[in-house]
Amino acid sequence: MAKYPLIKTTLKERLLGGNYPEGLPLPSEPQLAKEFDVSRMTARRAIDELEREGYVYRVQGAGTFPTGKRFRQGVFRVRPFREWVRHPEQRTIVLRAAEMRATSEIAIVMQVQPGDPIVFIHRLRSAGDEPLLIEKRYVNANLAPDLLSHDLAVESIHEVLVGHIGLHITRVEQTLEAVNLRQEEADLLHVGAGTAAFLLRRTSYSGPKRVSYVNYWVRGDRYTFQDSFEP
Amino acid sequence: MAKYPLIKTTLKERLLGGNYPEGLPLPSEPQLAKEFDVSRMTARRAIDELEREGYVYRVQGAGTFPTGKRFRQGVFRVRPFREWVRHPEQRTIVLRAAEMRATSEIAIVMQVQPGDPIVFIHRLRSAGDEPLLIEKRYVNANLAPDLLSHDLAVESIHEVLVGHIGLHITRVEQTLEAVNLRQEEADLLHVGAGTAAFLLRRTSYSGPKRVSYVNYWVRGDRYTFQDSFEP
DNA sequence: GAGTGGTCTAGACCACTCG
DNA sequence: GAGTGGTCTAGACCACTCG
Repeated sequence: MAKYPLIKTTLKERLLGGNYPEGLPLPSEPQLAKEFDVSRMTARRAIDELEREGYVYRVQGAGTFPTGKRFRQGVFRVRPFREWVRHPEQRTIVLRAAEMRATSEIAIVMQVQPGDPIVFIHRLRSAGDEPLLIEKRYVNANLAPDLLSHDLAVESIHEVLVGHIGLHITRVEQTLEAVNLRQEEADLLHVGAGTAAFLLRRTSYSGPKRVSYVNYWVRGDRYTFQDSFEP
Repeated sequence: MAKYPLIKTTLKERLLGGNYPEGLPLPSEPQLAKEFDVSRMTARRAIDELEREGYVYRVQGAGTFPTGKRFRQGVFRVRPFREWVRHPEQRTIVLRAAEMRATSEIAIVMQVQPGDPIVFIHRLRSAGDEPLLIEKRYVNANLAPDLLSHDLAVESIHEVLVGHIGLHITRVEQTLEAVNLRQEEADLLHVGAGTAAFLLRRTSYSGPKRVSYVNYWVRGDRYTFQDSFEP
């Protein structure tokens, strides 16, 4: 059992219990190390996490101070495909990859003019024989020339856009919904129509311009978001 | 000038430049320490930050791996009910609130003995006339005496547990799933059976003890998680 | 069994704050 | 000048992964 979590929770209890008044520093790192009978580095490790979680802040030369009480809530991190799919045989099938003209609907989400060139990419990602995720992506073809000349069966198109084409993604917006799969997506994922799925929509910006808009359908019976936090 | 920021930016450039292929581990910590002529702890410090920023993830015993850039750093915050429902008329209906004995299943999730006292709370939360969320909660009655004497139509039972009963919640674990609603929940939410919903499960701890286990069913057609970040 | 990351030690020197 | 946090070293033992 590691030592720093105990130090961390002990300090947190003291902080929440008001044992360390605002404006005054906590005991110094050497003092805490002595109190908990650990090296200073181990005491620091506990304080590092408290600082990152916002409980304290540090001033070099002055000390470590309690942060005012905060409301804390959990977050769900979207894990990369490779990380959550532990299966050794991860497959990516490109169902379609083609340049097209923006329809009026696509023009709105991509903020281009109808008829502007768009690269459409439709892929299916599996672990072994089990399909898990559908991706439908629209990329502004003017910003990503030659995208179709790259290998789109690679892990991440984002990587191609950033690493090979050299686009600078400055901002990402995303939403997460729970939806019933339509027949088309359900068939691809080998589940019944209407099965619950996560729908993750993501828009990537380069400055003010929209580079990419993508919808991911993830099987609800295979993916779970997990999180733990200390309030 | 510190050494670890240089190591960090060097590794970041390599990762973005595709020098470390996905699926393969980066050089090990001792190797990196040797390459940059620092101690292993200093190399670790650089990797710590890359991990926290989502560039790599680590598997004890196996190595440090590049994260696919596709999902980097995205997190979804769970907003409190009163925050995401902007409707002025938020209602909470207590469908049932009673002390019961733990069944064998409840005993497992609450980590108590079968037959131990449990407070069961079943609530429906609405905005105006539209039901949005179902809550089924189990609370360890030994840890929360008098819970039933409080007003359970208040905003948050967590508030009652912490504010009035004085419980100290030290840790929360939660998962998020996409599920099809069963008939029972669908009827309460005024949607058809099988409609997609978010199922948020949350376990609250006070030290090693489980205080509360709650399932929230949230209508998938009404709730969306949102997030934006800068990669 | 060899290699990996996780944790920890007992020091050290530094830049900075404060009275 | 005394005390603080920031960084770093050169080790050590551990739990875990993998072939």
